[in-house]
Amino acid sequence: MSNKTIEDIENRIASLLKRSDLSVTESRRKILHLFLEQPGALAHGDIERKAGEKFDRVTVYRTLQAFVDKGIIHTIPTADNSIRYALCKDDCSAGHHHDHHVHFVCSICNNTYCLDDVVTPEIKLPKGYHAEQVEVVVEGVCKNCKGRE
Amino acid sequence: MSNKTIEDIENRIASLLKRSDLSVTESRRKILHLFLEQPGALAHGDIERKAGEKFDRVTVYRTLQAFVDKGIIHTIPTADNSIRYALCKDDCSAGHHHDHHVHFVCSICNNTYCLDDVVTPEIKLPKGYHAEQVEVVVEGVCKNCKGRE
DNA sequence: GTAAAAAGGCAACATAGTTGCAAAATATTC
DNA sequence: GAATATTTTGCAACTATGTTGCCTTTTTAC
Ligand SMILES: [Mn+2]
Ligand SMILES: [Mn+2]
Ligand SMILES: [Zn+2]
Ligand SMILES: [Zn+2]
Repeated sequence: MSNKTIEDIENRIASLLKRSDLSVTESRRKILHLFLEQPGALAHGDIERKAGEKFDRVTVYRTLQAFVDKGIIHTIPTADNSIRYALCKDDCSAGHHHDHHVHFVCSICNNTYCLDDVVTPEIKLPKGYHAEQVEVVVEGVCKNCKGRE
Repeated sequence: MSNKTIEDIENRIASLLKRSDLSVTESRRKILHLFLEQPGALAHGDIERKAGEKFDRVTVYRTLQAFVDKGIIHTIPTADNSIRYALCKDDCSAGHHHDHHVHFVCSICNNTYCLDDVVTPEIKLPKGYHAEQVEVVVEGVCKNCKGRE
């Protein structure tokens, strides 16, 4: 039974990679697995560690870059200058990201979350400026950390 | 006449440093000068270059850190993970920044601007999340680059 | 001017990220 | 399913970024 589930996930991973024109390799499967099995965002370092030092640093960089290029994950800028990565929900594809949601960084547990339901607001700019993309990062205390500060 | 102006600026710089409990040193004067003489934000690299390789890298790092700590400059996170620094307008002091404005990064000239008059919007978060700070970075085409794309 | 305090420069180190190239793994074709 | 063509990986080497300890120099306070 449990085996069935694991197989399911692996199939899902493989088909996602194929759909994105990426060959199915061990590192890509492993890293995609990391993203699927947890809710928050991952930093490059997290991935290197969680992958169990099984892959070269360069491979992790290249894998993440490939995933971003193909619209599988998106980057999240943070105030402390450490890029996080998170799964794109659905409508992103190669060359075009459509992630217009707000990101949240918890100052206690340091986890980063995509708030998929909170859309980035319109920003009224001074004359002459033309907006192409708006990034909103909120820092504060997350659901889980509330109360146990 | 022109000498008078230069002297004025130097006096302004010195008093700003003293008010912030920072001793007046050559590197601090020089770096503060760089911020005062141009409108946009500066990256660490810009400063190293513009200071004319006169100061050690470490000094630049420590100077910028001191300025941030004292509320003289603030950091601006960007999507490409390179921190920019810009002057705080007035009401920031040691330990407490009050920069609630939107930042703008031009995708053509790559300059970063503080839009001091554009305040960061309220973000309605899902239940359980508590916001402490909101960072908004808009990417697009700036005033100067508009037209000559 | 002198002494105390602060800041700067240097060396050494740590982490992050990139590139070229040969070896290995994956996909394609028969 | 084996042979071949294509991709991807790992390694080495390199650049960039950022930090720390320690001694010297500069600044400040008296
Ligand atoms: Mn997201
Ligand atoms: Mn600003
Ligand atoms: Zn938390
Ligand atoms: Zn511009």
